[in-house]
Amino acid sequence: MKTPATSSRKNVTINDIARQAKVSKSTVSRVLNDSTPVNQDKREAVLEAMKTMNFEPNIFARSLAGGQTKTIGVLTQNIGSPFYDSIAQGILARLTGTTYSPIFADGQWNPEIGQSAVETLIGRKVDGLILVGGRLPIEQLGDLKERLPCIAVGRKIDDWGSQCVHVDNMAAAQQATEYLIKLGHKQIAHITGIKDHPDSINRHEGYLKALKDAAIEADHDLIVEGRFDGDSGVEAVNKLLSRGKKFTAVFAANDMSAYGARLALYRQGIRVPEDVSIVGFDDQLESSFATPPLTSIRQPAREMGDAAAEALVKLINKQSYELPEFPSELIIRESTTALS
Amino acid sequence: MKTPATSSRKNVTINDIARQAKVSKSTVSRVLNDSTPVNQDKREAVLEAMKTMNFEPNIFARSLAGGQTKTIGVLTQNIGSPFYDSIAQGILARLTGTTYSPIFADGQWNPEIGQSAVETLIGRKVDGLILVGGRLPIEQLGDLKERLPCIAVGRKIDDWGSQCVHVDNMAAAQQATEYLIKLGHKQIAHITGIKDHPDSINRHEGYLKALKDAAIEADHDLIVEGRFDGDSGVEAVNKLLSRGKKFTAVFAANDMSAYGARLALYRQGIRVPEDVSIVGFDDQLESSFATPPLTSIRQPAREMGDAAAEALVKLINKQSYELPEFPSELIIRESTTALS
DNA sequence: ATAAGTTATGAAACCGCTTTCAAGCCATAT
DNA sequence: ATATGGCTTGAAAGCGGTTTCATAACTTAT
Repeated sequence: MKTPATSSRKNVTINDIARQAKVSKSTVSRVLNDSTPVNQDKREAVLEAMKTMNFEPNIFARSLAGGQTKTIGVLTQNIGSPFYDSIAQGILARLTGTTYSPIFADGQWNPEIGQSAVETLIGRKVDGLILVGGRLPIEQLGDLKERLPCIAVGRKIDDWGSQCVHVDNMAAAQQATEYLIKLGHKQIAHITGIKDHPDSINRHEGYLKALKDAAIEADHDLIVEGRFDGDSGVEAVNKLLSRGKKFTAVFAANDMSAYGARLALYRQGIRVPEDVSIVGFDDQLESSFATPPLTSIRQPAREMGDAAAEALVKLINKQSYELPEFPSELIIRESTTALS
Repeated sequence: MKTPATSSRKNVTINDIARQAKVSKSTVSRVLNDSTPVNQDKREAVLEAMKTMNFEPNIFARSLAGGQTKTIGVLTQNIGSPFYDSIAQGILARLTGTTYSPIFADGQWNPEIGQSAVETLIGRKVDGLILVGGRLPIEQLGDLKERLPCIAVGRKIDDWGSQCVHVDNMAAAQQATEYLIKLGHKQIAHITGIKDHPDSINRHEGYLKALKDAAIEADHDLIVEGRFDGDSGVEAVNKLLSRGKKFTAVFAANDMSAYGARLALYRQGIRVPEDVSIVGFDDQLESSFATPPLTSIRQPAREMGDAAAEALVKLINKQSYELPEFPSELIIRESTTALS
């Protein structure tokens, strides 16, 4: 066997191109960055040389000299949640094939770690930053968005304006609850998410709003604090049951806790949806195959990640971008039924 | 409170340290990399200066000059599968807090794209590469592992020896099937994964092996091709049912297709586990909250990712590493029962 | 025709760090 | 005492680009 065609042993540099095109490396750099006008003929010669020699600018040299790094930092939190995972997937998918590469760091749901993760990312001179969810306090965000192009996904940051991609959690939760009410339910329990999580708070509010609009008095005995995970769903239903208050429906702050709730009901021989209806939030993949398939609020996570990445790239290149609306959608399946 | 001042406006360079410590920058570099012996007193002066001035070497300059980039390339495939996602999470988690940052690229299950993703990663001068699953043909892998430190996770590559982290899919599938046999099942259906996927093939083999060892003749009517997703699980059971062959248990190649299978049975009013037992593979988070909780083979995905990252870092630094055994484990829940 | 203003382009400095090279020091061997 | 060799260490040469600055080549205005 000969040396495989992937000769690429010795990298072609800007000097090689300059020599080949009979111009100075400055000129090559100029056509490379389109920073200064260059005569048409020289430009073409350079382009030609770059093509035939298969030139790839060295990112590190570029960055050292002050140019872009073509790297995008992605700060995730609590990776592991299907919703955030999907967002990350969307980002990754959008970026593959472009000249940008994503570099990930995880804040582990901890502001301190998150802060240091941001510094790491900035230390790596990322051209832009995508914040996925998380709860870095506003103060810590500081002038972040002035320091470099930023987009937040799955989280609303007050004065970031159009640099956020998120759905209206409150409205979505309200819609879910209204649907249950429309089905005739009046005793609707709610399993919240992590107490101080903004999504959790907003969903809770949406739930309350729907009840209020329907003139149903909220019953605190029907509201249980959860943690967005399966176990907390189980615990919540058990707690609900032990309180002895009757309920005919449950609105869980996310699908995982809805699964847990469903399991707890199953163990008690309480049928879904005949005895109790359940609505989740997230519409993760597994929900359409649950027993019975779960009614849930769908958030277009992947698309949101995709859009965020696209917007960030435009932002970096100072092009105008437009973040489409990301409406949530109530996906009605078989875990809910009209109260007979 | 720590230093809140994110002053970092003007970066401290090696020259600053040199001046402060009254040595040449060469010396600073040497203590930085521990590449050449340096007198104790000078070394301390340098260290001291680095500490007080809060020096952070510039990765790009370093890399340009030929040093390490402290960047690890992660090539994923078909991001979106919970198993591979967990591996990626493990990698990310292991790396946060270290000086290494992971940079992701996705092969999208396509050898061509995968190849170009590898090139992108190498173009970014990653210090090492982690291959997550995937099916880049062996030939395309070529001398990859000679070009730079590599570790493969969730995939066995024949002559990569100890540079692979994976579980024995065949043995695991065999164990799952044997369990069903032990419960008295003889008509055990199998829903395979994607036809040419190695995991799929190995699991299928394990299933056949178990039957053979128990002197049960494999019935081709009980084997249906799936695609690792929920829908294919539904389709598979429907196909099985339409064939009219009786079966008392199903072994699905992964949890998602097990969910689909369970749903299809539910729709037909066939009870699980009373009428049919189900075993999945992966033990994803949702499985313990399925109705009923799903018996499954657990693969320690996260731990595998974690271990892979750790091993790679050691490999990069030419330290010896040891990849622990990653045994799969049969998690018995309530979707399986003895044949009465 | 001459002064003044534009361009296009190359030379050279610089980004921050690694590494080669040669020199300076000392201790040991002859 | 002189030659030999082992350490440390500083100077300087890159690594591959970007960017400032000055110059040369043209225009356009006066």
